Amino acid sequence: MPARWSPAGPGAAETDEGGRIVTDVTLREVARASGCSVATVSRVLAGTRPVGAETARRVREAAEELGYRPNQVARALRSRSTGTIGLVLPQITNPFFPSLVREVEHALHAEGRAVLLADCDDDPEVEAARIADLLDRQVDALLVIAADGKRSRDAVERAAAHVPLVLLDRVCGPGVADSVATDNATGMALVLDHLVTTGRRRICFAGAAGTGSAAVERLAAYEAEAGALLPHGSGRVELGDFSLEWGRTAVDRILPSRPDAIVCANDLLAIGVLQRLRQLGVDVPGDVAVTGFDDIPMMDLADPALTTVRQPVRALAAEAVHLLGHRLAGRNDGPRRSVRLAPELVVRASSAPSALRAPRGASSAPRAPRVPSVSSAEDTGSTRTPEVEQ
Amino acid sequence: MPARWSPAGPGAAETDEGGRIVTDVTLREVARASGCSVATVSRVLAGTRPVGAETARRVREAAEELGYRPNQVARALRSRSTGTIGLVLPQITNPFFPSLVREVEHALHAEGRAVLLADCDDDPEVEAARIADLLDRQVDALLVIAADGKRSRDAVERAAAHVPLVLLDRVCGPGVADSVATDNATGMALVLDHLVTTGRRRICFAGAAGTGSAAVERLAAYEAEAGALLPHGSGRVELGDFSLEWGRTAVDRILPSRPDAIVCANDLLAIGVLQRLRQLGVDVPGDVAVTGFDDIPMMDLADPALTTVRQPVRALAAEAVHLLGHRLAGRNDGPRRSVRLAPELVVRASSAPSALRAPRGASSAPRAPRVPSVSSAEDTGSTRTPEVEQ
DNA sequence: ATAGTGTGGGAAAACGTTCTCCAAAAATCT
DNA sequence: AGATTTTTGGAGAACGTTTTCCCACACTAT
Repeated sequence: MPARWSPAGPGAAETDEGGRIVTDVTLREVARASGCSVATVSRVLAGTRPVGAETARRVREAAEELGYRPNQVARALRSRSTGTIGLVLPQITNPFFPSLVREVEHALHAEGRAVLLADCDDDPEVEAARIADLLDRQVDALLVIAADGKRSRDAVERAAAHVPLVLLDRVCGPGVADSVATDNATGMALVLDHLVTTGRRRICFAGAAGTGSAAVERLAAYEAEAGALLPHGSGRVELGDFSLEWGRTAVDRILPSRPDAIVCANDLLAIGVLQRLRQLGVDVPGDVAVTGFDDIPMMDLADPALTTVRQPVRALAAEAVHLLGHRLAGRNDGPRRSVRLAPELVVRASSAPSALRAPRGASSAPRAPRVPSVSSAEDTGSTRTPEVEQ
Repeated sequence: MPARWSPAGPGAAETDEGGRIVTDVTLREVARASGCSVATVSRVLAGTRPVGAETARRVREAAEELGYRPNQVARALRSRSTGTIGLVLPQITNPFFPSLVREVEHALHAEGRAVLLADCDDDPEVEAARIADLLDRQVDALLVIAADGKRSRDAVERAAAHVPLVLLDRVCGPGVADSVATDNATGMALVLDHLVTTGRRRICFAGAAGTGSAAVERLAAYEAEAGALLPHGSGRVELGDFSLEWGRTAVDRILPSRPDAIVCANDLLAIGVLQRLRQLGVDVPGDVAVTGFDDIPMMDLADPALTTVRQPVRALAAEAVHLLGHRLAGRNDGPRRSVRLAPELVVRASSAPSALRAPRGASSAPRAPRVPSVSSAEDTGSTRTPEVEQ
């Protein structure tokens, strides 16, 4: 080891014969190289206190020369802040989440924070364990997409006692923590409004039976809206889970009641419905309109393209991060905030009025024009442009 | 602050009136409560050295009582290991990645490690910055899905000098770092073999022009295989990018040469191809067969369902983590390993032989039976070929 | 002159672990 | 019995920062 005491020569980082960096440069070494104390170097580099111009220059020079990079772990230990946020989610493979993760990651990175990712496999037990692990790792805060409305609650509540915590996309119980989610009621209202406006009257619902907030709220909203809008009240309701398979079976149960529209609580479910309907020779949207919820990627290329409710993903992420920032800045107290963001209706072929429907065949599939969002709270809205193909 | 010096009463964690935990329990407090030294407590809890039975019991009891949780940051500082792995990827919204991320995350968590996620927006500059940030955060190792075969290289190489680094799914240059990827050549061979076997002869290729390893290797494999298998050598080749849009345009360029099959370098691209073909009234698979690559989610519900090459996602993740473990355990040297895992052909409707094709209409969409993978070398799925790119 | 008032800089104490020494006690060997 | 080795436990030094003191010096205002 010859390079150990090299006096700040222009060799920068010290390497062994294999090219691996052997010694990480520390504050001490920068101090020695620039002829001043560790404290001074820290002050110059962190800018926490003014320091003489000449000294500052020497320090910066030495740091540059040696290729100094502050050790974030040491910094974290001393300053009690890791600059790290835990992101807990049920299943990254759920096609709705990647875009949300992306937006969250970018928003946090823009603030100089990093994201510790924890995938829970849709299991609240695992979720609790992962949360505990993240806390041990001293995350500054947690962003949680709860796996289950009921069974996630305990763990979330306990965690919220330690660090700022924001529930994202799915809430669990009132007052457990800050929360940011899509306004499911508004979304469902948009759908039903659209269907009724385009002449549908026998509107059924395929949903999920779980205790997740999406399942519960969307069902409730359907029942409320349908009860108000439709002559015979709400139509047949079938509850299973959020899967494609369930979408298929739901069709068999719903079809006997001769619906002219099937509202699905979720895009995946809607795809299953679409598949089964085609299999049975039911014409969509001629005989039955189908709608989804979420606008997961590729829904514009289902056959027919799926009318659905687009969640304001970027705005959700931004708002969640904003809330976290608020808690992190001030004292972590004050009342819980619960933010709901209005989604946007995306009308595609699967709900086109029968009159406008083109004959099935070789020619281009008909696409209804996109209607503008009825209530899109902010213009920061969505980047995704399913720029309708025609 | 009354609760400060409470003598290990059964109140466990100390809370203020708001329910927030004020004081995190440290080793010192456990030591005091159990009447022994910090060192001893550490030894008991970490199990680094045998300790008297009675003392151990007292310590464990006190720790339990106080709800002690080791501070991973302090531990990391001292032991120079954070138990954290950086996962760098081009775009989490690329539908191929979520499942890979999931498998990686699970595999790492099973080893008690956590994942720091960095999404680069497909930008090598951003990628370099994110890698640097992760290194500052003292990750134990890096798992990198390179954004670009060429322009990612520098940053990757520099990073590999600091920590163990495994390139995942996309390689960049030989000998830069360990790498684990799908054997694109085998995959392409499976496709062409299948097409030729089912009677296709005028097989064209829609690919990407980039320098990413997937783009390059799949093209090369197509040309090699087609040159060998087909009477007139390989067919028309069109290169753009990996997008759906390019798939659509590629069709317009390829169609004049009257192909009976279009091999796509990627599922997204294949979907675009499918869309445009349908728009133009070309029958798939009657007139033209279409194949993809990757088997991203939902490709079974495209219309027609897409024949494609399924990457061995779980095995890729497992192997990558295994390689990391190897580097982390031993000294971080020895020759670079390059592992290629054989993919699996998934035959669906889009490449059904014309004869077997069911009439378009109401009945169930035809599904060809899945053929078994032609070459899955070992049951771990691993074709361990150090250094080889055939 | 003396007392105030900044200002630039260093020494050293944290932060919560792990780990290296040492010392005492206990067990084993001559 | 003494001479070893083996256990068991404590004191305290790391790890690389940030931050709190405190001192020395140069001014300015009495």
